[in-house]
Amino acid sequence: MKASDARSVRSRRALLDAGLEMLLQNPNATLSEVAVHAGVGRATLYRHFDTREALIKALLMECLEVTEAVVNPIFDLELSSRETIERMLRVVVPLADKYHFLLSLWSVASNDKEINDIYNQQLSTLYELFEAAKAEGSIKPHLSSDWLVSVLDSLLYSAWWLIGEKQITEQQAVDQILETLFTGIET
Amino acid sequence: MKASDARSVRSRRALLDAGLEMLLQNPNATLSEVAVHAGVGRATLYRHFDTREALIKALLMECLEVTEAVVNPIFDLELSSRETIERMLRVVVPLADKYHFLLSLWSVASNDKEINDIYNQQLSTLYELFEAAKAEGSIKPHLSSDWLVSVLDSLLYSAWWLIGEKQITEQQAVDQILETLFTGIET
DNA sequence: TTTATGTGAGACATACGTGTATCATATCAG
DNA sequence: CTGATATGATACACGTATGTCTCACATAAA
Repeated sequence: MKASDARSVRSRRALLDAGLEMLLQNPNATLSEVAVHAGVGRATLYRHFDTREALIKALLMECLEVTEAVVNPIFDLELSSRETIERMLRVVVPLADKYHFLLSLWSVASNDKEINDIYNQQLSTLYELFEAAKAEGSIKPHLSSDWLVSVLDSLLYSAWWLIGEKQITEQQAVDQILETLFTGIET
Repeated sequence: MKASDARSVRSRRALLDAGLEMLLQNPNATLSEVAVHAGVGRATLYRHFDTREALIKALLMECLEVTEAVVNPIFDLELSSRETIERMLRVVVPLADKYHFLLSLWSVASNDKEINDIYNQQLSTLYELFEAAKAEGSIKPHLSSDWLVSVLDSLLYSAWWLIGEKQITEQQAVDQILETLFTGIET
């Protein structure tokens, strides 16, 4: 199967999009459902992805890559930690659905070296960011960076949830996350 | 099947315990696995719960009931909102695994009226608590209570995660949640 | 002890999802 | 235009989870 054939790229794209959407709704979604939703025959799905697991791994890879693509340019700017966190959130919130996908199907790829490497690298980048922020004196030094990473994940999830419920916009979500994260909810 | 028979209550208890544990590890766990782990025949599982869905609903109900049982006494004390939130967290964090269970299998029961009623009632109790806190002047009034409820959920999840990773104790988890929630992470 | 009944073990039917193979057809590349 | 090839449709084998049923046995209740 030539990767350059127009039919091939079209099918692959449609399958990845449909896969993300279907498996996000329901992690147990059938490959039939994915194929139907992609407007593609089930056999074609198997021509592009040998197994269900292969499809999921491809989707996870794409999530990680998309994230890297939007986040790395921000790090390159070498802003303050505080500013970096803010900018990062602003570009990552619109991808929050992808993070939820990652989470809900993580077990499928949890033993895959390639995916784990990328993921751990992204995690440790975030970890270092918080460490730097503490060194800069902009974040309480007694909070562990593991906790901070975890909290950021959580808030991202909250925002994603509320956006899905149409209760807030992405813009509002970022603002609320930042305020809640940095100054808390107390008056 | 008489509900008072000692054999019956023993089996049911074992099945509920095993069900929670297995389905928490893996939402797709087999009823065979559950039965084996409960030290009970698979046929017996079906004698107590007609279908897989029935088992899951029973588990969800129990989670909600246990929560209600530990939370209600705190509301009865009529403390300040701030104090109520703190006390509530202290008793709920040890149940956080049950919340994760609720989350991961929610779709199974999302159309069940009885379960939804109890859940919504608990949610709105929490909502009212934040509204009261805002009225008391202890929480920033411009943060929507929906957001606050969502954030509390998230932090609970974070804490549960870190406790599972053995990185913090329940006690530390509560303290970190409270500090992060109320005063944020900023110096 | 005696009776009632919950249980374990196993066979069984059924449904469904996965993955493979085939062949005619439509579409792309050159 | 023409050959190459990706696709759709379909049939198929296979494994596995669900849910039902039966019968001998063990255990609770009286």
